[in-house]
Amino acid sequence: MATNAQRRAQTRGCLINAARHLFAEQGYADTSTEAILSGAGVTRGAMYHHFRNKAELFEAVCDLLSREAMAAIENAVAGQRGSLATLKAGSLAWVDFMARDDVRRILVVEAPSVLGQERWRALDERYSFPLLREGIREAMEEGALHFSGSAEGLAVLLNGAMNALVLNDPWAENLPRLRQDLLALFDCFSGETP
Amino acid sequence: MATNAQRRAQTRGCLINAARHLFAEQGYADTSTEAILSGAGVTRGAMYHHFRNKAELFEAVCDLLSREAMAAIENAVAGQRGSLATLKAGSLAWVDFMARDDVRRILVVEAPSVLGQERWRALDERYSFPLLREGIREAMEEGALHFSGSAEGLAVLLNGAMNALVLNDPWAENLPRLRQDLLALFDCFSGETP
DNA sequence: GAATAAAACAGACTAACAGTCTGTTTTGAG
DNA sequence: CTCAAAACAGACTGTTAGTCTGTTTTATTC
Repeated sequence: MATNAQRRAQTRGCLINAARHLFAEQGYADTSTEAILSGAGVTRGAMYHHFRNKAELFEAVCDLLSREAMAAIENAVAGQRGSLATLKAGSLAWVDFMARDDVRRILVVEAPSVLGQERWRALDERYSFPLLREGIREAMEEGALHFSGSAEGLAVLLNGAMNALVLNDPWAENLPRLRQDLLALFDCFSGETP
Repeated sequence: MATNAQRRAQTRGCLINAARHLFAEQGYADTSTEAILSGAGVTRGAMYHHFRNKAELFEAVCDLLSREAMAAIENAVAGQRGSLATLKAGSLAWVDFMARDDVRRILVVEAPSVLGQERWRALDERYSFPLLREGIREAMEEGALHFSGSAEGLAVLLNGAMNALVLNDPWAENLPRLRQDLLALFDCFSGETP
């Protein structure tokens, strides 16, 4: 009645969706596989047919969230004119997305530890980081951004700065102020420091 | 034969030391309490007399490493003249310390997840972050640093940038280049952008 | 300096849980 | 229709964090 591809997508989707919500609310370590199983309406055998272990399911959740982040960024960037404005809009969209409680806990707080540094880096490299790096490279080439170091290096530093922004604001209480500070940081590279 | 304070310090010290090395090499999740116990030459009962759980022992390790970081920073800063030079020297010392394999894994990669965002923030607030914030505030007041946002916000952003620096360089292969990029970033605030 | 309290330690025990293993059902290919 | 492969079911196991009860060692009080 259903093709294998459909069955596969359905089961994986249910697991990823259930895991996503449980990981977001209780964290990785405090979420038992049994809770995921019953949340997804799937059996143990099925889960371990699709994922080698709990960490691999977590990575699938990270992949999904990263793709959602990309979509949010591309959406925010769509109507922008000029490389600097594009960079700023994309960065703010990234920050706003990562500041969401569920996303922050999974992608920012727990992912480095659960995936390990290397797999975490690979995840970043697969999604949002290239966008940031190319945005910076373009802006630098156009002369909209001045930095005496490398574009790659600046991308790393800015990426970390944005990460810290959401990490240091657990309940997003200072988000508006910190967003302003981030914009002020960008202005330092565009020669607008007062 | 020994005072209680001595016994206490001895046992806690052995546990923290053993845990530190095991956490650094195998990570928090893959280090069993039994391994720590036998590594420390201490029994289960003793461990749970001094620490509520495994995470609290991990936090004690974090505290120790943070104090070592402070010492490294204060040492590097000692001979510096001028608020900007002090800030740079302190920041580089922080980066170099955090780039150590053991420190990076424990304090940078795993701590946010194991301690949770709030306790992790509290740890930072207890140690190196005030140093950075006050260094920036001083430099701004002296006019050695120009930033249109708040000192607190800039401290958060720079802190994150430095974090990213060690996180994005798993084997410290690009550390020299990234250190240069960090210095270039500081120069953007001192009005030296070419 | 006994007696009593409190801190430090010892180690057996338990409940939870990630991952395995063997079998069954469902789909796909020839 | 047959055979192979993918998808699933669920009982089972080894490991392990944390608990619990009792013992030893140091501190305090009268």
